[in-house]
Amino acid sequence: MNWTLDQLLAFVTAAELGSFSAAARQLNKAQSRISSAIANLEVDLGFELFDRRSKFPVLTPLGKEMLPDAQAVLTQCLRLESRALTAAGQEPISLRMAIDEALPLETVHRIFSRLGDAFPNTHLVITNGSQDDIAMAIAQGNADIGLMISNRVLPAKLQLHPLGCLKKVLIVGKGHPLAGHDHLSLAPLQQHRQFVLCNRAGENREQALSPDHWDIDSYYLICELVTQNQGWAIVPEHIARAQWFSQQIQIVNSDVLAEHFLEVGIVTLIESPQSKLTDWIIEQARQLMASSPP
Amino acid sequence: MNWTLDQLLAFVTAAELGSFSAAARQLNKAQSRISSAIANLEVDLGFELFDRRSKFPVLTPLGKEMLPDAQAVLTQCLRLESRALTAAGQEPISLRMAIDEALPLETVHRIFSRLGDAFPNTHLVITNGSQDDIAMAIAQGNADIGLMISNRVLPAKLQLHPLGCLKKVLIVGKGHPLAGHDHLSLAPLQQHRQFVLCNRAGENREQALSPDHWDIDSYYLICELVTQNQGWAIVPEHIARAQWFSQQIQIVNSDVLAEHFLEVGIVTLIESPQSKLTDWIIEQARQLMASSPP
DNA sequence: AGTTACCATCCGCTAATAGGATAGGTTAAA
DNA sequence: TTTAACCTATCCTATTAGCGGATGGTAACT
Repeated sequence: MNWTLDQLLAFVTAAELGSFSAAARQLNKAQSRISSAIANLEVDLGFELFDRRSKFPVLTPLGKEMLPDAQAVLTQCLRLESRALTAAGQEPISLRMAIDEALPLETVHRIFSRLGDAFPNTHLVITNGSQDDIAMAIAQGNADIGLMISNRVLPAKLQLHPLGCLKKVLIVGKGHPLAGHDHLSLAPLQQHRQFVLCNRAGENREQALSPDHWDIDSYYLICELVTQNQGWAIVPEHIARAQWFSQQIQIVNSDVLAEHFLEVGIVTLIESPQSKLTDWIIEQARQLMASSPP
Repeated sequence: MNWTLDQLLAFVTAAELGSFSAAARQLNKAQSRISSAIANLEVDLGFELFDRRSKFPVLTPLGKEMLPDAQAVLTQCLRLESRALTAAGQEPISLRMAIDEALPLETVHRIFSRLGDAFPNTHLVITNGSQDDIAMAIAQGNADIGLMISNRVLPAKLQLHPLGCLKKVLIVGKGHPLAGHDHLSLAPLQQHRQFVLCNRAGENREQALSPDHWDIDSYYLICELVTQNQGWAIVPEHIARAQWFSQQIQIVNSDVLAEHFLEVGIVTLIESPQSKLTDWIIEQARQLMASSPP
């Protein structure tokens, strides 16, 4: 491996422009430089890259083969330089995000793709978790930024940037005794089993309304059990409407739902430096939360 | 972009060995070279890669971030060099294969993965086709090597390397009047519609046995029609046993099948130079054909 | 045929790169 | 605490390779 990046750049530019002189002009070098650079590269590689018999050089078959490889090297170099530039400007170059799996997938994915477009140099590490996994990941330094359904009690080290609210709905399975009603009051609900969200430690996160209640740490598992007519539950609307469940469960109005909203927010460490990246993500997430819910 | 490959190599080696001196020894360079190479690289990038406060240099957080990028550049360089070496040794560096889609998928895929392992530098272009698409692709120079079910009449420019045979079976749909028999002779078969393979031009490739026959250019479409009890056909066994059809069709013994085998082979241009690569593929394909059929 | 633009090559000049020697610092064992 | 070993940074000089400019031969176009 005796060739240099300049030689590769000369090769690629000349191949793309179809002319050594044009490449020299574009790269602000003497024409002789391009010529000898490519000649040296050819010596190193052991075969000709261009057929120079006519006025304009034309790639040999092997030259055609090697061109993508050379371009790949240069592309990697550009990426390295670009990341270095970002890093030198004090901007974070990698970001670890912790995402609550109960959030609407579509919104989350849209944040990712916008992030990738706006910060192509940033290396993203994504962790999924449920419940206070998210806050814990931030607090313990395992993630830089968390997107979560906000807990009333947040550890002191954490800062919450509220984004908006998710509507909650009351659901029962289509074969459940409570099914078929337009509206349910507290009394009948209390005669059946409720599924209530809890955290990993088994502590209730939400107020149970029925004396007979099971505590489960995942909305998805709760919905599973509701489809099997094991009880009723209050869950975020987008989960109830997910295609996996929507055929088998029924959404019911109820006065017990009054003012039942879930607050969604972004958490960071209070001491963490405010970077453009974090600000950007908070702003994008606000926009998406404001626009996407029906 | 002012840094060189040597600098990147010094950086990566030093990071991996944890010592500038060790890197110098491994690279057969003076220690001062490694030191200044990394120092220059740091100036170019705009930040420190190593923390040199203690005896052994240790990567800074940003250094850790940039290491994979630098390694990626060097890996691409190694690949370029490796391919160049192959090419300089007169070995082909890319291969266009045309595959008959009627061949057993599993065998074909196994050839691909063995090829990738044995010739990591070779760029593979795979084309699928049916019937004499394969021979045509080779003859017209659109592919280098073809894996096909051999036609009796092969264009003169092509060379056939026989691999082995595929067994053919006679199939009928489970709801067809001919179903339920263990064995069928010619007479009853001639009273029902047969599906016979043809090529794109609509010319028969196989002898039709029934006066009422349709010509179809795909074994898969033939099987589809057999499952709909539209007629009977003679097809390669592995296709009849494919999971899509096997529940709905019946394989029947018949004396009309005597000596009915399909020859599978590899075709190349006669004038094409015999390379290690082609020889290797032919050998591997022979082994797989010999071992895989039940 | 004349003109233009292209590529290869030769030629000085400059700047970067090579390794060696040295100085200063850190670590771990005596 | 002292010492020995090993590490990195820096300075130094010789060599090398990279640079632009000039020249000449050749292909394409007018």
